[in-house]
Amino acid sequence: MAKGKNVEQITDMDVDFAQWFTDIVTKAGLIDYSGVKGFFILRPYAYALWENIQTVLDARFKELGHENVSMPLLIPESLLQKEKDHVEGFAPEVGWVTHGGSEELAERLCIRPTSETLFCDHWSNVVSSWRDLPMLYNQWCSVLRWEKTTRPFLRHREFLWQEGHTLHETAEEAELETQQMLNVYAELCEEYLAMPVVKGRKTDKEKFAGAEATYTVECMMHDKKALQSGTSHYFGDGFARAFDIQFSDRENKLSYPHQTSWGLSTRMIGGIIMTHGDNNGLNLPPRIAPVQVIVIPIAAHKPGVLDKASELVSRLKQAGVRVKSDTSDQSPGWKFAEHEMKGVPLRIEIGPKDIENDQCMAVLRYSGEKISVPLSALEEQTKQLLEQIQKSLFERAKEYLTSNTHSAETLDDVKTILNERGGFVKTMWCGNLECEMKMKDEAGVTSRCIPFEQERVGAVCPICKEPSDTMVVWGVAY
RNA sequence: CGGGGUGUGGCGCAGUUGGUAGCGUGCUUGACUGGGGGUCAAGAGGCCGCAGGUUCAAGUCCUGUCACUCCGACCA
Repeated sequence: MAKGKNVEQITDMDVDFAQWFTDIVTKAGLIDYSGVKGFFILRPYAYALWENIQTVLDARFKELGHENVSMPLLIPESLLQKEKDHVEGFAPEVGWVTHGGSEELAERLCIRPTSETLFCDHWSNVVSSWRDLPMLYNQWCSVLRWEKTTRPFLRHREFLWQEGHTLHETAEEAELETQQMLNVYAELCEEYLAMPVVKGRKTDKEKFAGAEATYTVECMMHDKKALQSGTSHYFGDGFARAFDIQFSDRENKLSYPHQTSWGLSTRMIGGIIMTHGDNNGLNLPPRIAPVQVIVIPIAAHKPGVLDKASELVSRLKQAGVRVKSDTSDQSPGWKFAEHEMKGVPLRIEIGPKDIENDQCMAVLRYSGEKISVPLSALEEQTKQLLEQIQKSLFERAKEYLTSNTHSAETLDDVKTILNERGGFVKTMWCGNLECEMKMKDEAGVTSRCIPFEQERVGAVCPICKEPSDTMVVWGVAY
């Protein structure tokens, strides 16, 4: 269905990044298109990536006391209407169920774009005492948002995610939860996906519909655009009031609880691709790669080669490495290219010459470097190389983020930087919406966040020239 | 939503003034090969996105529609 040039025909990734991305997701066997716009098939390799992300996050969520639940897919329209900002934010992109069988429904049902309202409705029924709090819930599900423009991973109409929803006695506790979960996302990004983040708070203009504060981790893609990679919202007691969730507190007074929600989606897979991928295809960080090591037998028909290859596989498996061998009858060169496209971090070649010398050849996906490894040190060196690759990918991405983040004191500087180099720009900001809008109109960037790590990059807001103590990071967002 | 481009074997494409579909690759079988996308041989595979219309005749012309893609606008 999808037409486009082959990935191997693209010689300069920077020239046509968007096309490179859409080609690579099919070429690497991640995505197939369905018959409906914006609905994508995650093929086994993509789903395996998602499962690895799930495994990491789910374990962290549970360590921190959260429980998984499953909420309904459909929301009655009346329920969605209860929180005004929330419904206004989502109304343009909700899908509706209007019929059951041939019967038209008395009240149409919204297919969840997010589940705040469902959690609130439920909590209003089950929460009555401070002893019931906190409620620490999470669900893994898909949601529907009727987007106009769609792209694999980056903007699906239906996408997989997790949404955490929590309810607390006090504002302080809820604020802490919001921060804590943001840190969990930052950890996932940096330690597993090798994607350095800028942590911060969203401006009022950019925050979630109905939230009092939205926090974000922002990553820089290889085209220097920003990808919001996980968000954590503090709601105050706004939803609780709208949904009439009340509890008897420790002083036996009726109180409204404070609420949070936080989410991360399959969009992250797009982030991994756009952070580490190159002209040869995907390039996966070892800690998240479905296959960490691909063993390729050379001259497989010669005696002993296949046996030796499967011996290496079982030794590595034993050592806890996610390893596969490619014993198909393709030529070695074909296999090299194929597994590079799939982003397997480490390739191990084993052929007759290696067997003679009691060694194998290890090839690093991200650098192309070839290292001969004595078979006696196979497990140890493999693990060491995987760790090294993980670290190098992060450092390389970090260097990219740093060297493409600039500071500016005037609007002209901002424009010049964006025209000549692109990337993120840090400026001071007065806090007014008008200046934020003007930055968008004049320079084409939106505020990504107000970073937790503040610096002084001038004394005044570059738009209105008012003195300012707040630094904002600007960029072009996905 | 606006502008450009595209839908033809699994994938990438060609198809002239309308005349009943072809190439590359992949697939199947066999042999030789094998350290960077191998060679040869023989096969299988398509109501040309979908729905209408014009015509003796439509992949080709017309209308509509669906989907993909790029740019922009919008957007959690």
